[in-house]
Amino acid sequence: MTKASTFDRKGRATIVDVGRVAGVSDATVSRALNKPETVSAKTRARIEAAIAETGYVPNPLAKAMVSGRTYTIGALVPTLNHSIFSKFLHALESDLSDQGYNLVVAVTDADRDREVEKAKKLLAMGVEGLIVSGLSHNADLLREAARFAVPLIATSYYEPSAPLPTIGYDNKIVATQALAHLTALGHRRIAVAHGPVAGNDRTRSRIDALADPGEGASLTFYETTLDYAGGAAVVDRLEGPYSALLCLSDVLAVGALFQLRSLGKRVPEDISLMGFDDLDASQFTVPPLSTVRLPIQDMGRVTARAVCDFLDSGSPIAPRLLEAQVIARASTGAVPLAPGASDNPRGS
Amino acid sequence: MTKASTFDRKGRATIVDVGRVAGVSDATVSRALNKPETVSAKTRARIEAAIAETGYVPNPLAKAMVSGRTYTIGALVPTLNHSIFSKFLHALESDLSDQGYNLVVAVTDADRDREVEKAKKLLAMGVEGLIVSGLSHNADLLREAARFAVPLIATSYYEPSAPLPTIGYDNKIVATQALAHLTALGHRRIAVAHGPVAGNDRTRSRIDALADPGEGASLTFYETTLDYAGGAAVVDRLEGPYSALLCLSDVLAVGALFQLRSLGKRVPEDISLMGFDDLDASQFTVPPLSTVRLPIQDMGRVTARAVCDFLDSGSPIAPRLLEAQVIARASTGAVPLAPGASDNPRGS
DNA sequence: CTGTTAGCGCGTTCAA
DNA sequence: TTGAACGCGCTAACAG
Repeated sequence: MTKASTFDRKGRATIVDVGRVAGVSDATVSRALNKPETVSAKTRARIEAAIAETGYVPNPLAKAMVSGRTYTIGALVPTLNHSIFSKFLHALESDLSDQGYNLVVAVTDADRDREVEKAKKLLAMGVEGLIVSGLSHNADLLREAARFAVPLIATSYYEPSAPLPTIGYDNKIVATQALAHLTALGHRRIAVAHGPVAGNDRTRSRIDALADPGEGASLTFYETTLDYAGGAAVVDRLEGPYSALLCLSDVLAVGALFQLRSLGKRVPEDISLMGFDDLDASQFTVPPLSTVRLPIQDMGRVTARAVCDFLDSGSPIAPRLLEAQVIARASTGAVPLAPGASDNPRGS
Repeated sequence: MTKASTFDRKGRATIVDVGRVAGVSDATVSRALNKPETVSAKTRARIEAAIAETGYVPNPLAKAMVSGRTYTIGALVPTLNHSIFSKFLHALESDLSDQGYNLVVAVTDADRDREVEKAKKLLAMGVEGLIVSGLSHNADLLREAARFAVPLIATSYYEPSAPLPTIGYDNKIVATQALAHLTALGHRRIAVAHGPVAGNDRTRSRIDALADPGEGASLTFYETTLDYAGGAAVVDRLEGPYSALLCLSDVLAVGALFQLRSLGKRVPEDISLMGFDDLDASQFTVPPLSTVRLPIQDMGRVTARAVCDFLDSGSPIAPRLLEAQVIARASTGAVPLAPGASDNPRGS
């Protein structure tokens, strides 16, 4: 008895130890733990006592090893510093958790290589599913996921013809919706502010959709950094008589709003301002910001359900289009009637 | 021998399969994978070919099982919808990842029971460390972490006498710093807006520190919801001639700012406004918001290092005080000289 | 109702 | 340089 116990490296008791002090086999202990009704009350009591005495706690790794399951899903996001992604993860985690799954998150900093690298790490730790943001074109990612035979889902994007299931909104349609809101108000000369295009296919899609605006509208694009300062900077760079500024992200719009105000420009009297995302703050700015509400919560929910359904019952993961919605608030208004400023045949 | 291949349930090849097609033992394959230099170039080539042919990919679970390690850290946060937490996680993940660890996140919705519940799930999946926000008083949490023998660290809080290591700022000191900024400007009648106290020991501490303000100052506390709307609501409830409004969170301050503006009150001429957190947006509001910058990034970094050092080399995890910093911007100013409004013997 | 026997896939002795 | 054997902690199958 000097040291007959089977302790693991951390000095913790194993199921065998419990069995020994309870005077039963390890298999019985296992049963008492997993199917209590198949064990007599008496021995069950002895086992429980033994568990308490030894301080036994099941080894998760061993369980996972035999079941072959980790109940863990991995998510790759460009950043956690933008609420759009953290909100998504919040919703994702909640639903995943409800279904008994855990969420591992990895930040890619919008770097394709880092994305693959981190994906590998997640795969190597045993995630059963991988969720990425946008339609990554890095073939390695697809291949790695395939090697490990785990489902790979792209979010914030809807593209049924993609090589992997996409769950999200159609960035082209969404951009078009926003533009339609502005043209309906009579705007023709519009400035568009957007974040870096490199490595961001959502932004790319939105811009592409705007390339041929129709309606006699003319758009000018301004790329900037994706933060408040970036939005403010665009305002300083603005050239020409724009009647509206469309920001492909509320963060930019809020930044722009502050800068416009500092310059003494009135919104929407002097220029209409529209955003994208519908941040919490957007309804509280002065004036409240017109924007496009992206279905972020739904996206988290739907994505979680899709992976879990696949993992639990093998249901294939289908692409899913979620709808965005234009929220018209006070930051956009009819284009001012400047004589000779446009060829638009309205009013007096 | 009809079916001599050792395929796991998912039909994937194992190290044995590779060995068989390469004509070597599984042990050799293992070595070729982990210590290539101990295997002859020739057999190594054969093994690589076999790996390619079989599409073998190492089973993470089995590895973890024998090594007893998962390289996974769990973090429990109240929400991901507040940038203070997502920024923390961002920093945490980056550093953890650099050291070869993965991060599992669980959202508690500021509910103690759910916190314990989720902690158990994380422990059951094999995390090697647990990070929580604030000084949770739920004894179960401490006990569970102890049962599984994983380190438990509290963040956003510094309290060296706590039963678990704390890494963060001293909420009492921080609150005092903010108050000092206001009193130095001559403010005496100050309104304090804060989020729900229930289940939030950080807020509790800040309020406690303000209980006895000294300097002849008198504070009135307003509890509200922790969002922009909550900040705006406080403004409507304000009673009495306050010369300053101190919000224990920038979100509240920004909400309050918008509402003050709507009501035609000037900041800081009519009332000084101060926040807490230093959000990205805070420097872009009009006027820019005076606030207290919390060392969130550092906290993520330091916390990551602490867990990793402990796990990698057994260095004990010591409590760590991080310093916050008052950022004086334009939203706070000297108290207006209203005759008879105060006993403060300044200027003429 | 309970014990025995067999793995799960991999790393690590210890011989050869 | 390589192979055989064993162990990690647990669950499942089959006896008894």
